Amino acid sequence: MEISLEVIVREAIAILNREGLEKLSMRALAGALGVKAPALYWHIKNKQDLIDQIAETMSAEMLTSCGLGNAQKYLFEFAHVYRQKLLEVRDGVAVFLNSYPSTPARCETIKNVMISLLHIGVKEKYCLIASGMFNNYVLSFVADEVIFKANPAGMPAFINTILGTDYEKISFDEQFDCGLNVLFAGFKILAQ
Amino acid sequence: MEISLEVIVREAIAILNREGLEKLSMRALAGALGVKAPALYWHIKNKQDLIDQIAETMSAEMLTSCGLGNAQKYLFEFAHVYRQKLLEVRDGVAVFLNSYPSTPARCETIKNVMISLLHIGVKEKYCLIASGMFNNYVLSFVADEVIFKANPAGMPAFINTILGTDYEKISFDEQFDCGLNVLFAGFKILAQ
DNA sequence: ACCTGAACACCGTTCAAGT
DNA sequence: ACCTGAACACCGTTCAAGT
Repeated sequence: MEISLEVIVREAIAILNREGLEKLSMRALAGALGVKAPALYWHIKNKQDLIDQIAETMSAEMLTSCGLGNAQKYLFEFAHVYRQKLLEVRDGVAVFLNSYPSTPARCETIKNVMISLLHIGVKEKYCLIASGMFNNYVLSFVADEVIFKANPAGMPAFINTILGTDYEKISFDEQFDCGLNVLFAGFKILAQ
Repeated sequence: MEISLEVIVREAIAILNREGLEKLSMRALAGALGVKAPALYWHIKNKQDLIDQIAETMSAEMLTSCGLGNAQKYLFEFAHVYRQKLLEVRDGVAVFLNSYPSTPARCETIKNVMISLLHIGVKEKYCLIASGMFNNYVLSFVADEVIFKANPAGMPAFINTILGTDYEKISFDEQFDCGLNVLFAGFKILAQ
């Protein structure tokens, strides 16, 4: 049947988009490829490896679509590309949360973030915590965004008792940029 | 055998601490309680409900150990209690990430955060995004902290190529406060 | 080199039946 | 009211055996 790592990962992402992470089983993936489950283990180590490879493929696609400007602008743009990719692949956030960065493209994205943070003045000793905050902000934001969009009426009721009647809603795009600006403003205290 | 919701949740947390989330199955939980798996379904709706109840119990324990000071101090203290509780219960972060806030004590904690944020000057329209950032910061920080502590040598190798040889490590306690200060500094731009 | 059959050791959940 | 037996429809992974 001619299977390869690339074909496996591509089909895995297709299943993700069609049915979500909980339907992505080794048997289902093999079935979609016209093969039996044990065949996959010739090409990948195990399911964790599959998840890692999905995150790697997504990371590689983020890398190519990011230009180089000044550091602050780069971080801003990368955050947008990151979010876009996480929204594009169903359960993309869960994939990233369940995969520790070890593959090349994924590491490259983190490296770019760290270098950019140093460029905007973040001291070396605060570099790790800042890049963690940046990465986790994007992941968490999209996680919440996806949950809300799947069930807009599902927000805990008490929230409406806190927010006044004149509460003005802001779009997800605005909220996302808003949070980024909070982070960048906060990072200034890491510059000395 | 006299089972109840409280006993079930307490034993579930005990299993979490002994063996971790992936070993917490309905069969294992029932077995530890001297009962068969289907018996659990008389007391809880399903496994999701169990996870929600664990998060609720943990949230209730956070509530009692938090005093009332000024808003900024409260947020700082609550962040510490939150982190401590997440570190105390094995896989506590995963429990929270896999449970949407709907139970009373859990909602109460979020409500307290939102009200405190309003008190320190965050405008109502930015209240949701700010409380999301606060909550996600604590969860993500502890998630990374736990991973690192479980495997201190497992950091991606490229990181050492970025950080100079004079890189000074800072403790997790310091890193945590550092990130909190970044957030509070950043939140100032949400005050007008 | 690459794939299958068969098996192992599990899951969450339902539901008729017991007490 | 509360629990069990038995079953359904799944999992990830291994490994001897096939081609």
